[in-house]
Amino acid sequence: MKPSVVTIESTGHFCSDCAVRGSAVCASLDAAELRQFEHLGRRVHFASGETVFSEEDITTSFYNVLEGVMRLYKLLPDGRRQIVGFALPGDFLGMNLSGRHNFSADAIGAVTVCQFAKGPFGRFIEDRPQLLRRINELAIRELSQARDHMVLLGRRSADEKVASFLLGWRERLFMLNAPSDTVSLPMSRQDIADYLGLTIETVSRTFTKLERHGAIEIIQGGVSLLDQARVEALAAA
Amino acid sequence: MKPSVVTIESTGHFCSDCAVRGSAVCASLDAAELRQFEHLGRRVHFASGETVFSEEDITTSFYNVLEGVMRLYKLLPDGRRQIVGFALPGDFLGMNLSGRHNFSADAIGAVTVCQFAKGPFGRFIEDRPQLLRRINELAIRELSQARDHMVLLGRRSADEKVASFLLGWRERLFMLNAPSDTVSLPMSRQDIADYLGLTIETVSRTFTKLERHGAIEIIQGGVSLLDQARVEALAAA
DNA sequence: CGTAAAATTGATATTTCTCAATGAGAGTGG
DNA sequence: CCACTCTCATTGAGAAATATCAATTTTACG
Repeated sequence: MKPSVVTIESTGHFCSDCAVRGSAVCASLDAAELRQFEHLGRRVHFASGETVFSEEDITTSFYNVLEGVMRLYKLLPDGRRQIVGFALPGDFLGMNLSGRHNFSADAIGAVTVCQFAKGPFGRFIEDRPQLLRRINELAIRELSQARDHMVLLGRRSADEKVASFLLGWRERLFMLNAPSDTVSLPMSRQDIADYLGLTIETVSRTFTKLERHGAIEIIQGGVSLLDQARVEALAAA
Repeated sequence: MKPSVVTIESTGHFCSDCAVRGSAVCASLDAAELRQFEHLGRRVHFASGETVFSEEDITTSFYNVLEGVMRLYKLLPDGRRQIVGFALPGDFLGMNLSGRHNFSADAIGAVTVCQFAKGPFGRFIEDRPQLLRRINELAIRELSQARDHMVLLGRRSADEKVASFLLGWRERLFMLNAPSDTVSLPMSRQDIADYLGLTIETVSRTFTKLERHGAIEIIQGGVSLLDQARVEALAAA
């Protein structure tokens, strides 16, 4: 939400030792291509709460998340907000047909992205179908996730929403880092509410309920899954 | 839902005079390519209510909708259903990463599709990046629609859902056919409810309410938009 | 340490769902 | 052609889930 005052780092970074090398768009490039690709992107840091881009802004860049978590959201004219997803390292943002972003993106905590100017990136893709194929894969994966989320939003109860969210988020963190029974939740309760189509009060009460039932323990900056089977049962698939 | 007993038509059809030639995946192909492409697809008809493919089925084909309307949906284990979209002529179905369909698709009324076996189609794409680019465009467009729908499901009231649905559906029909103030609704109230994350009763009541307020008239197989401004106001963006 | 923001908790309101009954239209067989 | 039946849609009454409003409590931060 804040105006974006960014720090650009221009030295000492190479794609070859990038943390997301294996999972991001660039996974499709060979060593030679990677060296060319290196010149296209620049690392940019965003502080907690900064807006990386806003809905309806003209798209000038694409972004590859390197570190941190972002909330991706849309606002209704009266201010109601729906978070359409959280972006984690390896996620690729900015693809659209209209030339304008179709959602906004803020940093949740410190974020580093690899930013590509639209023009050069588009030209680079031009004769590299395997990169296009990779982008397509990412889009198809997101589409599948989006459909899953529609089911959650349209057809699940508050308890199920919260339980599925915790399991899904744990799964995403698991894909990135080490396995852990403590699930770190860098986003606020309001963010969770806006992601699940609930109010902050309902989310808070549901967390408390899960804790009272011994399914989770609410800890600093996250939760601990005490009884995973129970949470899975609540998530109802 | 019914078992699929289909009719395959093998003669007398050419891509060049296909109704969706300009809007579908094949829009990206030139005349020469189109002649080769022609051999890959076969027209298949489905009767009302037939299932074209089911979630979790291994993907053996891709589908290009030529005529009719399909409902695309996901089911929870206990039978709750979320319709994740309606497919219309020009829509391309079957892309996924897992090798399995991630939703089910039924015909609503008679449907004709152009069906492509996965293998040959994949090979055809291989060295035709512009076709891949076209598929990517369609995926990105769907992703954008999916996000819009998340906002509707998570943050809009029943009235807003129904009003936006009517406007959105009218818009989609408008893109295909002639403009019209009467919006044809081939899907059932239950389908609409499962698309909007409501119950059939709430949808029915909301239609009645809109009619009482003079915004629409409920007619055979659809509605007539009497007061578009009012419906737009209700849709709240 | 003091202040502001975030989270929790409680009481009540509202929306939407559920359950139940009725009504309307389409197709079928007598 | 009409009665019958089946499905789909509508309507009503009451229940349940979640939102709203308000008050604390807790945490984060300068």
